[in-house]
Amino acid sequence: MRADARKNHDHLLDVAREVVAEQGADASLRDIARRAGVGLGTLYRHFPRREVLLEALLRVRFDELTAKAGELQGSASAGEALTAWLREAVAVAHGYSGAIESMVAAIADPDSALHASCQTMRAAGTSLLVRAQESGAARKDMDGTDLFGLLGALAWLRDQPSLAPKADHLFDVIAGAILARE
Amino acid sequence: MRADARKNHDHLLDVAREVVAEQGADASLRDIARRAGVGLGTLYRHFPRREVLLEALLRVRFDELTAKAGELQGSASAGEALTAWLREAVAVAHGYSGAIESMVAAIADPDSALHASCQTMRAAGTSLLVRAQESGAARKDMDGTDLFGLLGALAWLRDQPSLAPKADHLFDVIAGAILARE
DNA sequence: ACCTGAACACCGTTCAAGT
DNA sequence: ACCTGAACACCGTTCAAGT
Repeated sequence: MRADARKNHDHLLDVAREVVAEQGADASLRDIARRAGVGLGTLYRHFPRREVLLEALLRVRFDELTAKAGELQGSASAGEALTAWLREAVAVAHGYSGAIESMVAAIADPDSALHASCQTMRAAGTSLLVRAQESGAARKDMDGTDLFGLLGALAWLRDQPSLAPKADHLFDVIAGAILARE
Repeated sequence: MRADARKNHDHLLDVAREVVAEQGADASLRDIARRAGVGLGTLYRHFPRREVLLEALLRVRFDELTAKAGELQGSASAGEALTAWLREAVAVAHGYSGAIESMVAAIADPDSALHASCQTMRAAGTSLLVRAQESGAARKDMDGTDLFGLLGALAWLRDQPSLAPKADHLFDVIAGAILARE
């Protein structure tokens, strides 16, 4: 990549992260280009679809979540490890509100720019789920896709301003449902 | 209301229900007016904000849900009654996909056209929740707003095409979380 | 190679002009 | 009273013209 292109690319990502944090994942692309001081066509050259931009923004976070899952694998309680990771994943999604919808859609669409990233993330969660299931901490009638679905529901709840006072409690209720009943 | 106005009003509602069923709650208002064979200004005269139109569409369903809650009050198992009502409510919301977001927002916004309807619906759910709690069938650390939040999460899940194969199972997982642990 | 911005086809919303 | 559709300010997306 040419030096000026690289510079535009990186700057667009910085600005996009900022605007998406403010306005959500469906923020105006025109606005992003404007605030980056770049032509609209330049944004499209680097990120031909909105998903491609989102993927570039989320990849870093997904890598962090995968690393976190690795750490938690070694922790004492398999159940707590799963819950802690889920809490982290919800927080990440909330930093890009509305993105969870694209993520859930991408898991079943191999053509989506987000597909690979989301699969990686699901795999990270699955590893923690499986360990929790083997240790008897998590219910056994769930797979990684179910976990991803519940993550979606939790992230959606966290994105609703009117439910903010209830967000933590609702997290406990749903996350608690994954843990095995005696 | 003048006879011609009444006719436009009712016809707009019929067409809107159709278009919203096809395209979701964020369907194009222009499209609705066009398909109703009516000027765009006429739609706005009858339904000045999208929420007002949505409210008109949903009111009928909400009334049905309230009636259903009344019937279920008399059923044998308080836990099953709550679950059955929740299933019904999710199905209703799914008939207007995307509307659940406005509904959840409206519950905390007295200025919303949907506010009263959503409060009524929450009350219907609350009555079933309270009975289930009193009979020991439901966990006691939840109120009607929590139930409404879970309904939102369930409706959101049902609206995601990629999770369709998992929808019933995820409903059981989340709805099951409301029922009391032994 | 890469960038720009006009152009196109859409929105939601308002409002002067008509009947 | 009520209806109409042009007008305005926005979108996402494409692409000819520039450097």
